[in-house]
Amino acid sequence: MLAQYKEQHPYLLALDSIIFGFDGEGLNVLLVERGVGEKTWSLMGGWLQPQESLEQAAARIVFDLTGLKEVYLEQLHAFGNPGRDPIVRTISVAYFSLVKLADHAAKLSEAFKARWFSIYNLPNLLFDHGDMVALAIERLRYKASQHPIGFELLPNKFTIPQLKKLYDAIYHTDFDKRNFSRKILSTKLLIKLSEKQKGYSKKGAFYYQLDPDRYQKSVHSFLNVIPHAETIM
Amino acid sequence: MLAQYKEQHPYLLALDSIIFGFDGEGLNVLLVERGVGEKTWSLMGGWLQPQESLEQAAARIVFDLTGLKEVYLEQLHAFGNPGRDPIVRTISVAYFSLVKLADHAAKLSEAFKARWFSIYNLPNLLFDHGDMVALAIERLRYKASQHPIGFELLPNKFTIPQLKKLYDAIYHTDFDKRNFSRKILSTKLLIKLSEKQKGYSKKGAFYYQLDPDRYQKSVHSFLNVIPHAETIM
DNA sequence: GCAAAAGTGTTGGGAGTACACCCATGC
DNA sequence: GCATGGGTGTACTCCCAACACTTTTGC
Repeated sequence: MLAQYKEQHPYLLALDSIIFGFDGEGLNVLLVERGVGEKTWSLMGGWLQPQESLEQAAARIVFDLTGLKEVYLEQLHAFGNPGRDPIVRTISVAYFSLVKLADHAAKLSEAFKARWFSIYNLPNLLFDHGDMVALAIERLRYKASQHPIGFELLPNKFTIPQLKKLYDAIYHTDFDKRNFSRKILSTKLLIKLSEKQKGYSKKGAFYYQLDPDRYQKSVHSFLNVIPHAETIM
Repeated sequence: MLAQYKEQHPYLLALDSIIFGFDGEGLNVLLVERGVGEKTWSLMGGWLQPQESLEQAAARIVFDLTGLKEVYLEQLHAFGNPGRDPIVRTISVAYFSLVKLADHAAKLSEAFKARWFSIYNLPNLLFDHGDMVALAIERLRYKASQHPIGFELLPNKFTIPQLKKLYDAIYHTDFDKRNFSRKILSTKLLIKLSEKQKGYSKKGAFYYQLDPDRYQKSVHSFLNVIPHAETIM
């Protein structure tokens, strides 16, 4: 090893995952219980292992808690203030993840005491995890307005009213269902199925699914496009 | 220290800064020469010191090379693939920075062999620094379309044609000057000065400067707003 | 007086928003 | 037959994009 490297201080490197799930009504984050006496909650976290990439480590952490693989995962931010972990200085790279809660809610690992919390009613969190969640919500809102990532939170088959409820939850508002429907369908990303949802409403809403081809191609544009050169001004 | 911490591998933590500068014609990044025999270029980087935050470290690195303080600085991404640094595993947190090149071009530290390169004509770069620059350009484009950060690259006094050239360079296109001018002025962020630029064109263009109050308030909205709940759909 | 860049106005199309009524079904 | 949620259409506004001529001044 070169001398230049030897002189440097190493740091512990952690990953923390903000895991979002939608239960049909509200948008939730998955937290785990920490400590014994006083109830403290924290994000699911873990340490970087020597042979894995940051993203692999973040995916492993989500898998350990939820049993889910191939979830949506995106790096959020690296947090490294001295003193953020009072015991030893630790750099944490936070990732946020979107999981299809409805499909897999039952699979939460029992080794961790985990609970879903509404993003609008969070407990006090460990260290700077509150900042992480706040930043993740901001990023999710921004991202969902530009890219079709909302679908990562829904089952493969979903109805337009379900999708609207999801966006209502993300943005904490109540979109106009006529405009919402028109705008979503104008993306041509959805395929209408002949099957109707049963049991929830009397009339029943048609199921839709993503058009896989168009979905792949639309990663960079959805509702509001990241402006192309020609359209910025 | 708790046993849980002791068992973990520590890693070296570096910071790399993508420093953008605008010379009046093109958008450039500042690179430093590496190695002796073969010419290799890299981003300006450094190691995290025990007492500083990630952002402080990134600011220090920009200062060491350019002598500039209080430049625009934003975290880009953490890069941590095993093998990205073949000598020893290093996690690098990349920041991008915008500097007012015209005001301070002469102050580059001579301790580092540094050169400005057009973002459209970059040399091969060390490690994954090419990925970092590519991501930084993408982020700059996105960010500049939504927030008034372009001004960080210009002197305090600038003309509308200068500003248009900057945006032309960022997006590698040629905006319509009538639409550009109207859109920029509609933000009400600029104050027209009575002074005209001399020497460049015969007619001379009026100088403008940022309205500091309005600029502060506009950090979250500029050309295209990050959609508010009511306007997304 | 001419070359070079600065500065400005109009118009058409598309997207967004607001808004209200009918439909299908289970009970 | 009625209550509940599903589904659709229209009109207005505003923003954006396209486009060309006049102005100023140094030479």
